[in-house]
Amino acid sequence: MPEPDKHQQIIDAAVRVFARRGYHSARVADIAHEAGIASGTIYLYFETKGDILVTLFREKIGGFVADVRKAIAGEPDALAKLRRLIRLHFQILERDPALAEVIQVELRQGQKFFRGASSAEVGDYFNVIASVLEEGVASGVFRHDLPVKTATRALFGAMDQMATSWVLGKRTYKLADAADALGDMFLLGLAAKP
Amino acid sequence: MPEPDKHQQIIDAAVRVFARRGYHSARVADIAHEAGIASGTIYLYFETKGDILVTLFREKIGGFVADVRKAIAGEPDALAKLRRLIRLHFQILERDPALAEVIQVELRQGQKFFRGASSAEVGDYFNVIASVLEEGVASGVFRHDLPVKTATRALFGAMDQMATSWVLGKRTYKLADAADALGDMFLLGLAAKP
Amino acid sequence: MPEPDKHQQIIDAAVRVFARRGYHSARVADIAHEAGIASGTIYLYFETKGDILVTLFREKIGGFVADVRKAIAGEPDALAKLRRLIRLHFQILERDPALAEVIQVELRQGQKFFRGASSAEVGDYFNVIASVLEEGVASGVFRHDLPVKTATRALFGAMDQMATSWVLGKRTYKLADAADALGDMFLLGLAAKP
Amino acid sequence: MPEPDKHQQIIDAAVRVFARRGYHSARVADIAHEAGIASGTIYLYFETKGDILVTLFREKIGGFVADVRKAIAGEPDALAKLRRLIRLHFQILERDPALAEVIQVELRQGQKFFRGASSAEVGDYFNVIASVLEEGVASGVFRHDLPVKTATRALFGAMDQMATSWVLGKRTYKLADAADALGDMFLLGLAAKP
DNA sequence: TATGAATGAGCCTTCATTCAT
DNA sequence: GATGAATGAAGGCTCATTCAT
Repeated sequence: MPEPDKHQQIIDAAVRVFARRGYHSARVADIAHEAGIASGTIYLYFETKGDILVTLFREKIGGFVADVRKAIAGEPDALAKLRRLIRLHFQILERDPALAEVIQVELRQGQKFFRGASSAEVGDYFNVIASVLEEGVASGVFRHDLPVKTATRALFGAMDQMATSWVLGKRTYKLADAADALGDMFLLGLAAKP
Repeated sequence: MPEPDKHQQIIDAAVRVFARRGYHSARVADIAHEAGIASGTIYLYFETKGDILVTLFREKIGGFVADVRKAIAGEPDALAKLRRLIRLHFQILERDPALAEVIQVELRQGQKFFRGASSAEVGDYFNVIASVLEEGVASGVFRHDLPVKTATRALFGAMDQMATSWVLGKRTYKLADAADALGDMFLLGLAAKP
Repeated sequence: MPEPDKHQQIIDAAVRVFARRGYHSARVADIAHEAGIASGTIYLYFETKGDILVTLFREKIGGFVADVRKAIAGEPDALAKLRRLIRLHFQILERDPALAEVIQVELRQGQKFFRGASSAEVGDYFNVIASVLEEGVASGVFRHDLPVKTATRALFGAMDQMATSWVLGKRTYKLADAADALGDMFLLGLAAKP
Repeated sequence: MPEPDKHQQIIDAAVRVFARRGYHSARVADIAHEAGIASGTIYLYFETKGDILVTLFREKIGGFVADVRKAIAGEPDALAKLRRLIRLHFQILERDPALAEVIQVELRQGQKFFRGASSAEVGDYFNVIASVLEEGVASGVFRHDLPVKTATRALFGAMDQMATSWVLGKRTYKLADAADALGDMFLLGLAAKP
């Protein structure tokens, strides 16, 4: 019986190693060493090196989405949900620097991860965002003519870029502090009020 | 005398090959073949394979930023400049599918390109965006309390994600059509008007 | 567990391949093939191709010096030791033609092996020769004003050149036969006795 | 018409470059640069890179041998000739450090130069040495039973090793000073006089 | 299950040599 | 003769993956 422990050990080791050396420079043997096992053992739990990254991505993003989904469920309306979602997005990344590094930097490996495997989980997150927006449109707190797809992508892109800048900038400020500013901006727009 | 043509030939060939096979799968010999030269010739113009990607990035993004800068200079006010910038961002990518693929997908190679070389050119683009926002704040068309840095990242992130979605979605719709929707969203916000 | 056998297998294969094709023409794959292993396996035991040559040199010369040292220890006086040393120098090379080829010809690769790695072992051999000469000077069998350093180099150079000539001349005569002639020459000099 | 000047320029440049970087690290372009010409021009005067080394060797050793031959011709007897030969051998090398480096270190490139081309010139030098020894045997100043071939090799090997040690030891002492000590040693032998 | 020694495909890069000008 | 841009063969090395133990 495959030990679920080992699986997790490997994923966690991989997050640390990818964060430290980058995906391409990381050798399977490094991950095995970090996990305290032999490199052959990796292949009892994963198909390939890429599979580790994909699985890592799926599980972490899956958890991320589940956390967000659960958190916003408790919020009373779309506005509160949106603010909570943005805040949580940043909090989760801020909480785990190695994971943030991996998600914002290492996961972006050209062809391999922009297409295919990763798209399902990101799509799921997009759905969560979109559903909040739709709820807001329906309830009238958001503009009735809001192009939800575009807004979803824009909001995700904005949050993602904020997070990337924060990681690349060596996390010199509190990411969560940016959450409300971002929320205001999206809700109220850049334009001065007449 | 070193031909300046060859440099461009190689860059152009690289864009096509990277778009087609991805950066990592692309062999230097493929680029040479696509450029109609011998592989050794590549090394008369570039240090390494990575140097091709970095140079490609610098030149293309450099041109991109220069184009945007010139275009918005002709616009009367910050509002027009912002709309023009968004529209141009999308038009440039839409005009050259191979380049769009490379910029949105292949350039993102983890460590190597998020940090270092690329940052200067992207930073330059960030400055262009920020200057438009600052101008708007000063002239009163944008909110006087706009957090310009955050807004810059958010806008860039939003445009970038729109472009990435469009590339990954096999360009099934007109990217430029999203420009005005995105502009409205940023200017007016998501919130319903009271 | 790393097999100590493999290390030796590779060294022995390398001696044969270097003797046959020369160091530069020898491909790592040739050595691997000769050793009956895959080329990647070489790199579990050696850092680089050059490392094989250096290690080969160290081990073979180290063994050579140890053999000589042990053999002369059993000789009664400096005179006997010197004759034994010369004889053994030639016998060892004569015994293993491939090794002789490698030591006399392939090891001499310009910069790489005249300086650095090899110097320690050769220096060790020089010390053995010098100690015999010093012993002879002290015991009065050699001239009291013998310039030991010069004599050491001269003797080594003479033996080395004899060996090289023998290897290059396709070993058409018995090298060991030259030992006593060389010994006499060094001991008695060229000059006619008055 | 091939300019003899260019030929010499290239040879001289090659001596300096080989001495500085070693034969293998030296690029043909380096030699061309050092000679102040284009690399293609090298091939109007030499067949291959190896040809430069071989020609360099032939010409330098040829000159060396000619010089020695002429110098000893003026000496009255075999004894004086031998001493003069040894002294000159060292003086010539001492006079031109770059050439000494190349002859003692870089010329020794395994297979390529121990066999073939170089052997003729070294053979010529061996003949000069042998003829002095033979003359000495005939005239009775050397032992009548001297094994001339062996003595020739031994003497050459001794001088060569002295020179190599001097080059490797960064020429920290005067090589010529060793000449008489070496001469005495060969003439009188190591053995104490009874 | 776990190990880790062994495998071997894969490719970037160098640089001696050529040849059109 | 002279140039130097262009050529392209060649191979050392890495490391993901396998498999006998």
